[in-house]
Amino acid sequence: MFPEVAAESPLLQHLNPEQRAAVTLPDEHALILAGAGSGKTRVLTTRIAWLLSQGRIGPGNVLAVTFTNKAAKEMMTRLGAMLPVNVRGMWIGTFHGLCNRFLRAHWKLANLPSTFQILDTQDQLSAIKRVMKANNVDDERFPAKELQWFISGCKEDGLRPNMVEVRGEEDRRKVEIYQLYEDQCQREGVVDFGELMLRSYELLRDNDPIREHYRRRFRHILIDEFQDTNKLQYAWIKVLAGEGNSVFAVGDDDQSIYAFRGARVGNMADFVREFNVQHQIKLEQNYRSYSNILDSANELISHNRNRLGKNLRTDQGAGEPVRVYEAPTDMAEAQWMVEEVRHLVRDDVPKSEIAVLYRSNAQSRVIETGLFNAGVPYRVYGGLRFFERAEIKHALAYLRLLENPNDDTSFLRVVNFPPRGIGARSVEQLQDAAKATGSSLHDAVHKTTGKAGTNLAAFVAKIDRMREETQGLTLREIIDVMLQQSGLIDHYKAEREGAERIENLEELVNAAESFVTQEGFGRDAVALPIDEHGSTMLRQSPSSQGLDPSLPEINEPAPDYVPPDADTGETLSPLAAFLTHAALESGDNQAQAGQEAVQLMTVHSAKGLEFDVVFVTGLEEGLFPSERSLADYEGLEEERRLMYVAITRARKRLYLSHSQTRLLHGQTRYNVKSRFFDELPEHALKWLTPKNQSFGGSAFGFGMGYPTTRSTSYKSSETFASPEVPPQKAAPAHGLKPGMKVFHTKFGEGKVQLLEGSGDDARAKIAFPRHGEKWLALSVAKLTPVD
DNA sequence: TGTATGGATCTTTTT
DNA sequence: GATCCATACA
Repeated sequence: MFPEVAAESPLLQHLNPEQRAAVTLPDEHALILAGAGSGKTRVLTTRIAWLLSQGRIGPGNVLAVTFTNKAAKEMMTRLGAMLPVNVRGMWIGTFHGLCNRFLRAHWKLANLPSTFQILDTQDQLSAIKRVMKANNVDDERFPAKELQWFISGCKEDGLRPNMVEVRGEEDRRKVEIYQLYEDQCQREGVVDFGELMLRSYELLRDNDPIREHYRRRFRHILIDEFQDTNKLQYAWIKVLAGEGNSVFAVGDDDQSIYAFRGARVGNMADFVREFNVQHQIKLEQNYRSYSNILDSANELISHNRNRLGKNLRTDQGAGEPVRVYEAPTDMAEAQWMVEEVRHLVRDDVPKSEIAVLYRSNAQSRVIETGLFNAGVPYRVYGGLRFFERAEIKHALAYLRLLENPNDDTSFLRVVNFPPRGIGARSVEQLQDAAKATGSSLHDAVHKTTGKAGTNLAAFVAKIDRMREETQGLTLREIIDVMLQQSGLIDHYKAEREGAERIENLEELVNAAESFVTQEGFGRDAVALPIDEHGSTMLRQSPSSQGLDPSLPEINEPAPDYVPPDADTGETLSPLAAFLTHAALESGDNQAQAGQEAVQLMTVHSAKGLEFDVVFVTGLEEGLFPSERSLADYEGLEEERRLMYVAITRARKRLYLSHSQTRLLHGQTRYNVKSRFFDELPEHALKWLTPKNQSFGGSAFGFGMGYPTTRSTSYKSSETFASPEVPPQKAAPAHGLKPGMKVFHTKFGEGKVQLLEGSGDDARAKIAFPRHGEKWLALSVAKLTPVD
């Protein structure tokens, strides 16, 4: 577009032609299809830097959205390194973080209290349970989890209760509960994650001045991981992007793995159509992996029908072949993996550059045991995170009550914790009293009588006293006072296992401390004083926004409209800001973080990461692809994308393994190797064990005769002690022999290929002309020999 | 009011 | 196998 500029700008120096083209696109809507390892984040950040360096806009005109705090932080860091710009003046953050920021600035118009608090998933569930109890909802017919799923789903689709399509009595009831839950949240001044998005969206949609203001302001909207946006987020973007704005969406449809939580890959196609996108650029140059790995990924994903189409390429050579291993048992698989890891470590591969991936968390146990016994340090991702721990939630509940006494969820969490003689009956009485007057539990306390009333009154008095005493204290002091006065510290001191919890509570003090000191407590933008990103920016010149003075000024008159309640100059108290921070950023995973350790995680949580060596384990039908996803074709495609993500995590070496049997949910399951093996290019693979089984037809499914789950009594560790020798011995006694013809009621006539096991465990691989090869348990399958 | 026992349930996860 | 949850009991 601007060749001279492009050639001159040092920003563009290290970009390939595709990346450069993307970065320097004109101010119009664009979709960047960025394959795995193609420098997506780099393009996104350089685009922002480039826009700013052109001098036509200032930092205040940029809105950049990501899905995780981690991604947002990284973007800010990189941007800060690229340009001498105050990144804090920009709206860079997660969807939820930005919506929070928006609602904090316009709380009045959004019909929220200025102190509104955010419910995380746990809080939401307990709030729903409370609604159900208060309204006598049958939790047999309507499990709370299901309702939570339903409510979140509605919000993700942008649907208020009155907009949900109702078909039948059950729907009607669900919507009714949804409404009751909404009322309760409103009454208590809390919002769940979905609500943050939905309410922001509605305010933008319905309030013309507000919408116009932000439209005028955010000239450039950039979105990361666009394939993961849900319906509501898409609508939010659409309402924000008016005339003259440009939306720069970066995504990879092949890495869309969150449909189960509302993500719509279709948003990419919709975007192109509805925004009349004229610029689409594919980033297909991969800088991560060798070509055997990339070929595998490409070949696999080509089996998906619904894709926009993209092929990764690399300048690096073929590299090592992809190693495939078949184990007899999950334990043997783990043992083999541990052995390989030891070799790698011996060859100076850093442990942190080795990742073991699996489809579901339940699979980590065997792997952990293996590594543990071998004395290899490892780190498991995906456990409880810091702010989700019970003791932290308790402490936060106290803090939230200081901020907002009407927060009934927090009230109930700590009213009797540590125990202070307020049991279920007292609480019930209190809830009745509160319901009668429509007040919060806190306010209803004075209506209760008797011993229960005394205890409750003492509790409320304690909270209220704490609130007064902490007035004007620093955040650290507030938390110290709270920890003492609430009795939490004393309680855990008395508890046998309390030491670690106390440590965590102390860590909370540290977290608060660093939250306050770290470059003002607005590092993550969420906690910035309203003034700084609300009204002030609009009226001041770009240079006072922290824009580097050497950059040209914006040649545009200041917008004339200032949103009403952003104009108060009001700031969030450090405590409120910290609580918001705790809700929006659940904290690091627990860990031996920083330690040199092998990385264990699900494929989902590996997205966005890369390692020199990757093991993908448990590649078995029913597990990966998961049998729950096989119900529909879309589900299978998502599983395949998941596999694609798994493969593309590896830089140098990739291992794929599966096991013939696996202990799952206390039962031994016989598993056929994943169909994904058949979708990989043979030339790129190296079979470490004889390639014997193969997955047959696609008619594999529920009730199709394959006995996936059966209880067995043998101790698998003893039966298959050696990982090197898969048992391929035939067992007699059932009268079948390889080569025999048999008849099956569902699959018809077939030929016995292989036999193994004995007694109840005996099974046979049988080739059916129309249904392919199947492993059948002889004690279950109805087989008749055919002469 | 706190504790013990049985029973159901078990993809994937961020905010 | 393990954990969370609800109900029954001391």
